[in-house]
Amino acid sequence: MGIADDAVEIRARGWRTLAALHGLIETDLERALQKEHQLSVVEFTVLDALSRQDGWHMRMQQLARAAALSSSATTRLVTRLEDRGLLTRILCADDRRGIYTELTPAGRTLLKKARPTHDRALEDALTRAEDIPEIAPLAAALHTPVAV
Amino acid sequence: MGIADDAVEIRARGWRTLAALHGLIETDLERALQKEHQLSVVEFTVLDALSRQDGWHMRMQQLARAAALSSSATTRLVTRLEDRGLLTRILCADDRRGIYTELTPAGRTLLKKARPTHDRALEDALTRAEDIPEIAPLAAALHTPVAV
DNA sequence: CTGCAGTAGTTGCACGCGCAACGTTCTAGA
DNA sequence: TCTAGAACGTTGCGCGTGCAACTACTGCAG
Repeated sequence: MGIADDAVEIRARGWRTLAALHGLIETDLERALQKEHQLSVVEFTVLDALSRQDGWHMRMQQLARAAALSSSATTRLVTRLEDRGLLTRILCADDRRGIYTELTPAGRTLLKKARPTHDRALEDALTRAEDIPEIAPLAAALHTPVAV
Repeated sequence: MGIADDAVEIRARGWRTLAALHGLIETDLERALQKEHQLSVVEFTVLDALSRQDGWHMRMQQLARAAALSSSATTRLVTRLEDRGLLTRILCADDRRGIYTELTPAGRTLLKKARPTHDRALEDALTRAEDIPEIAPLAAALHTPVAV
């Protein structure tokens, strides 16, 4: 039974490492993006996801999955960004239940300005993480991924 | 400049992968622990961290770091668990600013019952994650870590 | 064409979170 | 000794989140 127990313990340890690194990075990104562009991490994630679908719209559900959010949270998030003029809702004609979202020029502009902030903060966070023994290996793997 | 840009993009992709996997696992754990033991993931994390310090107390700050939480959130989390009788606050004599926390027998019992739920949910989540192309490699790495 | 299960998105609600301000206690310098 | 500054934990506050219930629409079975 030792082997099975080991596997369980290895997974648990891996999960703790993952969670720790995630928390560290998210906190840093949050502070940097909030301070310089009044954006939260999820907000940036959504804008970024939309920009990477360039030319194509995204439905609320896809957005929800991309941001790892519930649909209700997604609704309010989109509303928030729409109120700031960063994206627009577009009713889709063929399926009148569905709603597309699309970046506005203002959204594109803000994203363009925010991306350097994001990248720098990410870099810094990873560097910082490499000084913490328990999460250093994973952080290093993110810097130069072996398989992605 | 292509090389630097690549590095940035690789990091960003790695972070998205990490965040996606983290979200997936956390959601699953949350549901399982909540349903079967009325515990949130952070609550479990705290109990688990305390149990792994067996025999030793933990200060609020250490707890905060272990759970990737702010100190205010930690205060309320500990209060919540204390009200449920799962742990106790202990004033420490040598530094009267500090407060130790310790598992109660009830806390130990609950943790013992909750751990299998946690481990099973984690296993399931990882298995599920291996079917999602973009996060499969990382999920597989957690199953059998190369370097941890 | 009618009814009904399933899907998309929105809203009410309770709750946990981070930030900032605060009281208390320790520590170091004059 | 006394005082300024830092560290620890707590509390007020606003806000974003998930869940459950709801409306609107689709598509399939009869």
